[in-house]
Amino acid sequence: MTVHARRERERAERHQLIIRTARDLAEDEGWEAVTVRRLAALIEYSQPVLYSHFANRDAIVAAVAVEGFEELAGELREAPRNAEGPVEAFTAVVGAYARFAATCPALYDAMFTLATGLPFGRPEAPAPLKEAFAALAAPVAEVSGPHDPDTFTEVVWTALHGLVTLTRSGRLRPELAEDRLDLLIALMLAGEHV
Amino acid sequence: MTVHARRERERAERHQLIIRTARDLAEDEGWEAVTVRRLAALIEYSQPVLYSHFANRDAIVAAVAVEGFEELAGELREAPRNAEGPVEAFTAVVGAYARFAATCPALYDAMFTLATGLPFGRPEAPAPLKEAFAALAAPVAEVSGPHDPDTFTEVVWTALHGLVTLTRSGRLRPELAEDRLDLLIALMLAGEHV
DNA sequence: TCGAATGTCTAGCACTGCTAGGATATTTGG
DNA sequence: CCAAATATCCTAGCAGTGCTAGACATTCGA
Repeated sequence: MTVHARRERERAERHQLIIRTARDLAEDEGWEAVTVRRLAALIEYSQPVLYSHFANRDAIVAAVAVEGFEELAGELREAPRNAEGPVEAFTAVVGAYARFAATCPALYDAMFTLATGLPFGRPEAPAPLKEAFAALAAPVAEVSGPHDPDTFTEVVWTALHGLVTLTRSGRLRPELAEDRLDLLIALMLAGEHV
Repeated sequence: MTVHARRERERAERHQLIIRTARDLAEDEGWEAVTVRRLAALIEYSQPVLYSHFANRDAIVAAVAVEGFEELAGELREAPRNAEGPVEAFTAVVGAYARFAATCPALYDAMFTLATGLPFGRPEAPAPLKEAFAALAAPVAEVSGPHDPDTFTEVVWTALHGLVTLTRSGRLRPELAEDRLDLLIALMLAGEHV
């Protein structure tokens, strides 16, 4: 039986190796460089081995995305820890989100633009997905003021998403990224007193 | 000489036919279905003909995108025409933008996510691109209140962009799209009195 | 009428995601 | 300890992609 265990452990390690390799390669050269052949060469196995772990290429991207949601959930939970009051908590969590997107752009793309197959709102969504959204939603809803908390959370999230995606597209003045984030936070918080 | 003119006219017509075919196919089956072979079959010419009009596939997408910017500029200019006051003008132009994105999702993708090669802020940007942004910026800057108008415009645009993109991704409650847009508008306008 | 230029197509390259089938190694039963 | 059964892996290939060289008509200018 112990040999079975070793086999499964090695398999799990290789599984993670594939995910990590895909993520690193995407962050280095973009997702279009992440081909199955390239991945196979990097992990020093043949292509069919990859297909014994994942149904297809999209499943690899999705696995990277889920890992990204785990990390994002951790960052978002950590961010408002030392905050004093809901406004500070809100600012901290929004800043953490923006920092995450700026730090790992390819990972962010996998999570929010490439992995379109991932179920999001529905109950069968992977746990990290829900946790990340919950970690963002909690401090946001606190400052929703007179507005419906869920709608407010969705609007904040979408605005934040648009901000971080277009910031990296070279279509905005890059030196003013901080200003834009500050203004967005101010606008969202101003809604509290309406 | 008149034969030359006819030739060039036919060429221009075929040029437009390619763009229109690509756009229709993308709107029907998504951009991944828009292959050069498929386009060639639809316009009933061989593949090299396409490459005599466009340098590569991305150039076709970019041409569709530019056409999209022309239409968007028209819609955004038309929207605030009957508005009474800057608030109404702002609401109208933001609503027109959201309606445009919802009506032609594939076109919107070509403009803002696929055609990454299009220069945006720089002076060599195609005219329709500048015109569309200007048509959006003018009414937006009018309600920027105490904030820097350019930064405010960028924030409104990014927020709007995030709203329309995530609305179509199935990750938000679809029945509340109107509510989200209304709330976003309210929040942006509330910033005027801070 | 004849060479030249223009326009178009056939055929092919290198790449992609993906898979069937065979070869190889490993574990198991006698 | 050896052979059979099993699990593992790889070679080779398919169909499709973007893109292009070279052959083929067809039309044009002299």
